[in-house]
Amino acid sequence: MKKEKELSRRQREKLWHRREILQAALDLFAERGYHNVSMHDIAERAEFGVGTLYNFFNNKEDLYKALVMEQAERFHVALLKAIEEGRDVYEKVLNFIHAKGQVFMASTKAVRLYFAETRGASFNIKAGLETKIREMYEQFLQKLAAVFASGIDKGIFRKEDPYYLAVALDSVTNAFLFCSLQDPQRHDYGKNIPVMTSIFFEPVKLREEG
Amino acid sequence: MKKEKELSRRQREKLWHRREILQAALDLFAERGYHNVSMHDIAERAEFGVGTLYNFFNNKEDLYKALVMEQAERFHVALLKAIEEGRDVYEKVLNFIHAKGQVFMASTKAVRLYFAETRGASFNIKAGLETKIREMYEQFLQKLAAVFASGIDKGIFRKEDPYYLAVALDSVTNAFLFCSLQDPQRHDYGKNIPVMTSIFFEPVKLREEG
Amino acid sequence: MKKEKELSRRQREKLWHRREILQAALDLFAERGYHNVSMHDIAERAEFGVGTLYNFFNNKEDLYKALVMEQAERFHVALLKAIEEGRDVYEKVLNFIHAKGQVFMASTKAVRLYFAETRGASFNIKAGLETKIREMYEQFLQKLAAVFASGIDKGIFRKEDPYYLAVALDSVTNAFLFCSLQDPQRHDYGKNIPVMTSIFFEPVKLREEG
Amino acid sequence: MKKEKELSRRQREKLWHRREILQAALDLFAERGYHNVSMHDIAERAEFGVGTLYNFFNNKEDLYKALVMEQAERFHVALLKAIEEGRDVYEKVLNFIHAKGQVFMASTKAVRLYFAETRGASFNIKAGLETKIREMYEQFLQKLAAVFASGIDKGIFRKEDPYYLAVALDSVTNAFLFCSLQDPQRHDYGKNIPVMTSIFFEPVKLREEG
DNA sequence: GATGAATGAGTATTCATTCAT
DNA sequence: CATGAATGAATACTCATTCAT
Repeated sequence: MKKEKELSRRQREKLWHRREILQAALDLFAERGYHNVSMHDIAERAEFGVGTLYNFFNNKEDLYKALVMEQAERFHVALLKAIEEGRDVYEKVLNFIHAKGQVFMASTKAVRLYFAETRGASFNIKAGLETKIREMYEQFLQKLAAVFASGIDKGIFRKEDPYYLAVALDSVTNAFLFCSLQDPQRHDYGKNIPVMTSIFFEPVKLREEG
Repeated sequence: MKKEKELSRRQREKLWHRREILQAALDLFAERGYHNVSMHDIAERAEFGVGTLYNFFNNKEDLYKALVMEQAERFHVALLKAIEEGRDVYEKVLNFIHAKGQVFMASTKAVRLYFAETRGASFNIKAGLETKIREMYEQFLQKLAAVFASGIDKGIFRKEDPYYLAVALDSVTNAFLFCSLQDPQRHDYGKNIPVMTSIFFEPVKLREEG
Repeated sequence: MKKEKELSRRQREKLWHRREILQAALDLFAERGYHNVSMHDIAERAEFGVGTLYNFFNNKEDLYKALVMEQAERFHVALLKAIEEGRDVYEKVLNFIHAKGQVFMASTKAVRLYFAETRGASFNIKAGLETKIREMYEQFLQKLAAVFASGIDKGIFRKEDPYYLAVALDSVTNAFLFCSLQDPQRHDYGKNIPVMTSIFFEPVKLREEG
Repeated sequence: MKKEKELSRRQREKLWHRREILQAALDLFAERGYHNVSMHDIAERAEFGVGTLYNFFNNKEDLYKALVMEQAERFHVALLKAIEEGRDVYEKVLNFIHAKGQVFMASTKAVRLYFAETRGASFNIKAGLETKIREMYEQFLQKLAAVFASGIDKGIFRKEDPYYLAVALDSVTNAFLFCSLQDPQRHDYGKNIPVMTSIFFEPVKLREEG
């Protein structure tokens, strides 16, 4: 009998097909948006028959949800890891800023979906999606807030509600990433990292701890 | 005899009807999003026949564009006014923060569209829209950046690129407004104003000029 | 009291307006065909409001029928006159051929409608129209057949059923006119008149009587 | 193993379905005309769902064009064959007259479309159609003209421009067919064949060669 | 008579989903 | 599992006609 982690060829193939479908869907949704992509479009891009899609996902919405959740989790994991790996508060925040830049810039297609979902405009489509992502996002904010809380004690950050400092930092990174995505020539996320640190860290302490 | 600016009853009625249609459309688009609202839905909500909508707008997209542009201009004007009316740099920024809160909280439906358009997820729908709004937004950022530039000279703000300070402030206000819209019980935009001032103003100078 | 033929200014104006509407309709129907012209199009071209059209005609179909009947009668009268005015059989037929060329070439727009109706493709639109025009056409064919009948006795035409000779002559003139209308540069109705006479008249007798 | 020309069952079925749709469309268009037939009508008559029609044709116009072209080609081929198969000029023309009668009388529905297109009243619908059919028709006229040209040399036909003799013969056959279609009881195409031969052949030579 | 805003039935077309093979 | 032809509900848009002014 096989061990749990070992998959039969069939199972491996199936998983692989699933990935191909999701990749095709990601490309198309990012390019045109949920409502301007048909199941036929996805099937064609993925080089499968339409019916095959329904062997993997119950319907278009499910496919979309699976796609978004997958990407959201990827981001979530990467960002949490960045925060956790820093040895001190300063490093954690810088890690976060860097990681967000790297991960997002590396997968701009997914980012379009991410923005669409967290800020955005796809409304009733998702019901369940929204809550799950919101929960993940909330969890992430709490972790980041904890970092800020710890940093405030050490005088590294302003004495403000750490939760809202987290919200603020996240929104500023988003904004700068958005600029980069819109016009990479003009806006460079990397060059803006000093702006962000300057805004959030207490100037004096910045030098001290660094 | 009528003055030139006075409109005939027919014209006044037509204008009023146009407004009713746009209002109905705003309600529905904000609730469900562009693709989940049909022209019949709008007509019904506005208490007109479907055909009537087409006497005012060439097609669904045009109706949507008109709606979004109208709201965007309303916001644009209000925010620019807030910046311009402040007597000093400090007041201008505070005015902006307050005005944004007031205007946005007062018309949450429009805000959903606004976010959907500026950050968002409605893709090919708009072509021309996107550029117009982006131009308006850019113009607004330039004005806000000018305020920051002037404030930096006076030592009120950190010495960073004023354009990105403007981007950052705008994104932070957005984020806090977003929190308020999502869960007004838990998040209060007004209470966060100190956080924002604390983040953007140089702490010492803050007291001095004030 | 006015004499019957004298019309009040109102009546004269109304008649004139009716003519303008029909002229606009003729232009448009000839250009685009019945189904590709809207009442609004006609109203605009005629420089009237849509409602006004309905003061003159009960509906679009009626307007169309009135237009077609008017033109058909014009043709009918002109062709009958041509036949009747010739002093002998030979002249009658030549008159017909000439008159048909002149009248048709002078009002190509009407001809398009005429063809559309007699040969054509507008089907259920007309119900009553078809029969009326067919009757007129039949009456005309009888007259022309009578001319042929008389000509056969005199040995001017082949000894064939005069009715079908009439049908044949009419169809040949139509065909040549059609050629002219399609490509006036290449096909000249006038130059084809000898072909027609040559086909229908007995060659020997042609010279004798002429 | 299948030969190359053999189609899979799926393909054969699809082709068959296509034929059923075109047949239904032919019936309806011939009865009511292009604009008075809806895609739903066709789908219902063909016993398919509406969507199915769009798996075969891009839109209503394409369906119509396909239909008309198919019929036009059928006629074209049949008439050309008739001309070519005759052993001498006399037989060729007679073959043409007979074939036209047989083919057209056997498919009166298609004839209505054919007339509508070549003479007729469907205006902007077709763009490309018109030119293609016109080209085919022109090609046919050239062939028929060649026959006349050859016959003129032999003294079988009047010394007139053979192209216009061809036009004339075609229009006369059309006219007689039209009569038959309108009122088969009264008008019999077959009985009129002598009239046509009498008109077009030189009387003396007719007997000689025959 | 003249007007043109309002109407809503009607139409072409799309697309998520199913199911027989 | 994979397929793709078939489906039909849904939707944007048109246009002949009406009627209050």
